[in-house]
Amino acid sequence: MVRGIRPFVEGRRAIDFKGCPTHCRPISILPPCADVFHKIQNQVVTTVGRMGKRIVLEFSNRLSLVIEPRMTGLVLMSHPPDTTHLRFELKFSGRRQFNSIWFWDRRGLGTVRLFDPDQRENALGKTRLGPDALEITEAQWRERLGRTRRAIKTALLDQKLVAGIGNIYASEILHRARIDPQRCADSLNSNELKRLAVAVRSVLELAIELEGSTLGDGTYRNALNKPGQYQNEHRVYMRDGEQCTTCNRATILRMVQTQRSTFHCSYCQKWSGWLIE
DNA sequence: ATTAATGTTCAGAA
DNA sequence: TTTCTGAACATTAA
Repeated sequence: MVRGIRPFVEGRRAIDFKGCPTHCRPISILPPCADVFHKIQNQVVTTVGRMGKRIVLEFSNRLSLVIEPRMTGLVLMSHPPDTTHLRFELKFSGRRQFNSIWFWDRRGLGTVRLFDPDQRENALGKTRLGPDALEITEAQWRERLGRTRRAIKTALLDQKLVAGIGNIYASEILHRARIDPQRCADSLNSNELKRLAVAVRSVLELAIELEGSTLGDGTYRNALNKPGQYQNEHRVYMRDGEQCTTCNRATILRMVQTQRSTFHCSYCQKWSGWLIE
């Protein structure tokens, strides 16, 4: 998402911020849209970045607009699919190919917040989010996973433990690392931790390169409203009942852990105790 | 027609 | 303290 909007947004001056149309139930936008508009109008976007799964637009007056898309939020440079689920439009000055960011969110679980520079650190910063999934070291994995007895799959989804892994990639990562999703996080041996650290990087880097996963019902789209391609690389996610293409020995299973689906291969990810690598 | 599922997070309870 | 549950919401498939 960040890569998709950055070239069209950095260096541009905000001239309008409009909230929901009247028929659209307002999502969580803080402060209210009118205040956001007054605080960022005529400010230039200095950087487009992210913290974990959140998109951060920083303005020349040091305010940060933080978008948290959650399940179905899309950050678009082109017009959204419909106006029913449009949550805000941010307009820029000048006449170029794209002149607005649209935030479109079908379920409306997403949030949008504007932070002062001093709030930023506490409110969304490192005290609340764990180390980024693309940066975290093997030593950090050992230290942080060693402090929880939850299932490893559940631990990977905890943004305070590590920031940036969601439900699809938790399953894909554990399959790649050949780790049973139900294993206690603090029971992973050194080889398993090593495999996990490598799998997190390789799965996420390829997924980012391929612009994410657009499943059958097709919720996720990139900034130009085009589908991603990582769904073609899925080895387990939404493939329950199919033969595992990695081992050709077992069927992909689906189970529920802390109210979320987990997919895994019972052969590739067989619980192997502390002895076997 | 219900029910359960869906790239998520958080408060409040166990 | 840590971990689990339900709710916020819209839409679709079983």
